[in-house]
Amino acid sequence: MPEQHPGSRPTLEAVAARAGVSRATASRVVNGGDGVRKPLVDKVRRAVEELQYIPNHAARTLVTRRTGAVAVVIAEPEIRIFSDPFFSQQLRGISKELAAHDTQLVLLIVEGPADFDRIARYLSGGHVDGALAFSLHTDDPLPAITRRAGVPTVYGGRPSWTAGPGEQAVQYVDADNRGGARAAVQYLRGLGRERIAYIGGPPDQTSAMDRLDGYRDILLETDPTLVAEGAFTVESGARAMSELLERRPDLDAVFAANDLMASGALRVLRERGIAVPEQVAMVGFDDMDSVAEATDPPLTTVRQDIEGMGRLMARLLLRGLDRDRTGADRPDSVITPTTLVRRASA
Amino acid sequence: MPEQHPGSRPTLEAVAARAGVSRATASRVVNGGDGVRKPLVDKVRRAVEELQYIPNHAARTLVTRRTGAVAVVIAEPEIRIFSDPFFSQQLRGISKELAAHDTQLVLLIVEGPADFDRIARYLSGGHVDGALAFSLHTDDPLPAITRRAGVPTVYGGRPSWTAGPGEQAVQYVDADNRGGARAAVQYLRGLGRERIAYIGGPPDQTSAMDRLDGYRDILLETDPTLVAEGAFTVESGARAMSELLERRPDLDAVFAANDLMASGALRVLRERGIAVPEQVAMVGFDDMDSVAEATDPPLTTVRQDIEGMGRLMARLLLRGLDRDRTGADRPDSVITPTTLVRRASA
DNA sequence: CCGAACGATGGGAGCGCTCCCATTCGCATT
DNA sequence: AATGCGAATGGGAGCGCTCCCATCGTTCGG
Repeated sequence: MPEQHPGSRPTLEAVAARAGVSRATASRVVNGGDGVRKPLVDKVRRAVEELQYIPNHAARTLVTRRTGAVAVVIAEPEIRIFSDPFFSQQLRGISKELAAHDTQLVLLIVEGPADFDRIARYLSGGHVDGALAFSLHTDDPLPAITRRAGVPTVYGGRPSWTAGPGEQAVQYVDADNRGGARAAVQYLRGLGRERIAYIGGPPDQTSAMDRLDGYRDILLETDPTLVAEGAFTVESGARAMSELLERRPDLDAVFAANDLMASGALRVLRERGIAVPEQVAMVGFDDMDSVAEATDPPLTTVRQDIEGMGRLMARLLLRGLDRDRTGADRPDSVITPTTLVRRASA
Repeated sequence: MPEQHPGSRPTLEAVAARAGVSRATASRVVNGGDGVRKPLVDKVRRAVEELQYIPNHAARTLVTRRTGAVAVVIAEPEIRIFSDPFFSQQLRGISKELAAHDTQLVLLIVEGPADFDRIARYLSGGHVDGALAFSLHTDDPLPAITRRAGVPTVYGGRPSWTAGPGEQAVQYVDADNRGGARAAVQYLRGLGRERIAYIGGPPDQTSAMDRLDGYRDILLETDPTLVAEGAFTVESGARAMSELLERRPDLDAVFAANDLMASGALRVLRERGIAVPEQVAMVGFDDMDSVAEATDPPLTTVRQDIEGMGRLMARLLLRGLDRDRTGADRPDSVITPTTLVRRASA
């Protein structure tokens, strides 16, 4: 195969000449070949093959106004982002789905408030056809940015705001946080536990709130001394566990709003010589393989299909873009199911 | 601020008209304003502001042949990729550096051998100015692809092959794996340990081999019964530890080639009631915050600045692209230093 | 056997930008 | 005030592609 000399890539013109057809016909063949007679299609295909023709993306974008790329915006001020595999897994699902539709993934990582300017400029610049975003706090400027830029966006996780009147409904993909939490607490109750504590996530994240709601769904009159707030990190889980033990040394079960906090809590219990699950049963949330299986004892937890959620986000966005073109309605948001995975901690 | 009606974005032409100058002059101002007199510069700037002008990227790319984007290729057959924060951190460093140079990050995740075709097509398509890649195995097809596509590439981690005669030297950024390993083993020896075992990584990764070399540098006549092979995962670390204990119940220290394996090994030691660090001291490698601080006891380990390595990779690539344009030589590869972080496990 | 109707093909404009080159301008010099 | 020169500016071509529309060739019904 010949080395590509920079700047010498063959053009459609060259392909057309070689195949003995017009540029227009060559273009038709390259784009699917509808309405071109078989022998010509073959000739053009052969020419493409021989010349190693690859369409110039910039030229195509210039006229079609479609970029074939989607931005993935990861905006999260905390360092947490990347020490927890959550985003990575979702990203992977997204990547798979986009690749299957020949769409590129442009990654935008927001490192600080000043970065939003950069992101806004980029999204407004028409570099991408749509965007995928995560983990929004109530006052996140991103939704305003994408709306103003006119970039269709699908969110990962239920946003904390709802669309204003007349605005297109916000599209998102989320796990059934509330249902999963309910299942976890119900399971602990089924085990005969009576003083079930809850280690929650930051109240400005809807996933944390939804899980708390699920907890309350089962424990109708929730005892506030059994509820502690964490920040979805190992450390914060440990701290919350210490607090809880101080307030309620009699607790016999803990439901933590994610695996990382559960692992921190387990560490504290171990340090104090409290047997898990004999004295205190523990259930987490997420089922991150690198965490849930590695704890001591291995963690019973609520599994959500993170990669699947990523894939779904991409699918939703792509389908929406398609429908925009055909004039149909954008598809609805999706809630994916969760399942309880039994291991040794409860 | 006016909502952007799709397809109605102002063009340079409009800016020029509004400022009362030619398109050429407007273009000059937008691209830095060299050689344009101050009053005109101001007029154009104002017009840009008023019209909310954002240059059309596709049109610019079409003529300049520069995309302002860089591909990050993550090719790793194992599932491991995303359950270990290594890539994520490096990605973050890359992202920061690229953002600082207004360069976009296109993420290409290779999911299987069939994917290489897709990647090859993409890279050959002139969608990006350069590429960053990781974690190459000896028979990885990627180097051949990037070379054929004429895409300048910087690797993360020392590649296992070297450039052929007449070829441009391979550029990479790597931590001082060998030096770090040396420091770890030396430290264990300083602690008075005499039977220091080694849990290594897969032999087809240069980082694993370099660390083994460092181990051997200190323990000149290495006892093969003290060396076990893992796969950089928690599970494999646990397995290797079991093996070692069976072969050498008398070992008094372990150096694991990464933190994940060290954490698996610690688990096994704990299960067997072997005190760490009293009976067996443990040192890891990487200093991943989500792992090294969370183990029991917290892990003494060799720190490498992963994010910094990512940043360096991007810088190296961008500088190389720049030099290609000016005709200068591409910069050399870089080895970044490692440091030993003392915690409780040794 | 001829004309209408339809499907296949080609010509050409134009997407928004950069950059070459010709032109014009400002200014210093004589 | 005329001349020259370099710097500033504008005109225009062209990057590679798609898509509109005119043209051409076919096929079918009458």
